[in-house]
Amino acid sequence: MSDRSTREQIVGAADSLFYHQGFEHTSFAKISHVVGISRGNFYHHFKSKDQILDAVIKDRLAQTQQMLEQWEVVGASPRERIGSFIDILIANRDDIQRYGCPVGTLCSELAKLQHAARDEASHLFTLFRLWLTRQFEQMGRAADADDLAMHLLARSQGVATLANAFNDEGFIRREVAALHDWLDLCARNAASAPSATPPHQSNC
Amino acid sequence: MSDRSTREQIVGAADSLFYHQGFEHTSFAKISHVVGISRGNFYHHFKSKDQILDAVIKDRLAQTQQMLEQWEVVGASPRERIGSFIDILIANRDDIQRYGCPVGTLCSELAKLQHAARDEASHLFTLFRLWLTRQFEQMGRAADADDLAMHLLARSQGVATLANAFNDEGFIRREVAALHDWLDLCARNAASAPSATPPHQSNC
DNA sequence: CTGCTATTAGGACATTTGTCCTAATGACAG
DNA sequence: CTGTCATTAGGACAAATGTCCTAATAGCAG
Repeated sequence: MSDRSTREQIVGAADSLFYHQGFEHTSFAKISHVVGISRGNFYHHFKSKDQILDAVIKDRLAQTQQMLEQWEVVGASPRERIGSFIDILIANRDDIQRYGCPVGTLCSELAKLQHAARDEASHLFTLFRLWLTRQFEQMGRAADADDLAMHLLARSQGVATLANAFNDEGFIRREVAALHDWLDLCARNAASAPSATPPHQSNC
Repeated sequence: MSDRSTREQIVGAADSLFYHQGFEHTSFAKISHVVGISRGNFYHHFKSKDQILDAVIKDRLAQTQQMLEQWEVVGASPRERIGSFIDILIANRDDIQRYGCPVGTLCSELAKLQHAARDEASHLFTLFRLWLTRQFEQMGRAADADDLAMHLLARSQGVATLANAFNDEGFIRREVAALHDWLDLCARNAASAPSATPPHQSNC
């Protein structure tokens, strides 16, 4: 087993455990047990727990970037591409009901711990934010693209939090449908009266 | 210092620390240091850390119930009363930017810990949910009152999570304004065509 | 094979954790 | 004052934590 493979295994196991159990509640003993190595071996690959966290965040940043680029390849229109973002709520529904959103819950935990990696973690949100902003710009909503991106991010965060608290599948599906309706309205408003409509009106 | 006062002090300090630092990261040592009592004294009032958590949640449930009743006294119309709910994002803006939503972050943490008090904590959400549902019913939206309540809950959760991650005051204010617009639309749709409009359309 | 370096196992270490015990102190009824 | 019981302080305890050290092993270059 080469160094790189072991390192990857550690990062992978830590990633999963941080998501499922939380960063602080995940101990070296648990990670090493999952990977199947001794605790002492850890410090050859990572000098501290914080370094593992850094590696996990970097890994998530890379994975996220890759996913966004993939959506850009697959989706023909901005509306389709933003639709891909909305649909991760369905694709990851089971995990979300169990553990919430991996990004949101990590950011919340690190904020409470006043952890140094706090900003690095919230950069995960920034990745989505910038990508969504670009999509809304391409949709013809340059004037309020960032507001729309933040609005959509917030909506999905809220859905994840409540779906987790209530363990409610129907709620996710209803809100995802509502988000697609909202997205359609966004696209239509852009086509008919570009940047003349207020950024937010809403679901009722 | 009477027993009840000490107990109240413990619950109060634990409440604050659980919110600011998280449940698991808050130790007995920290709580007793804040209250100014010895660690040993703890076990005369609470037999375990979980019992403190139970007391804190019960306390929050009572406070929340009281707040909801107060809004019912002050607000003349359902729209005004729901507006009070939306405005807690402004009233608690500073804490939210720093620590997120007290309810959402506690539920997320307990879910990850698979803690026994998980359901008790999510009952805090239920309190808001039932109250909001009642308000929407009184607004003439009996058919989709619960959907509207969940939608509003999710929106405010999302705003809190992102405002915390980005520490962004302007974002909170924009989303609160958007929520008030949404609420106005809800009330108008109820008045003009009761329960004929779809539950969700939205901000764009 | 020899030697070197990367990797690993195993455990030591001080600290902190939640829990529990005991003895001192305080308030108050009789 | 005396006796009783609630409250408190202080510390003991095992378990778990992050960190670090040392020695054994594996893989590979010469």
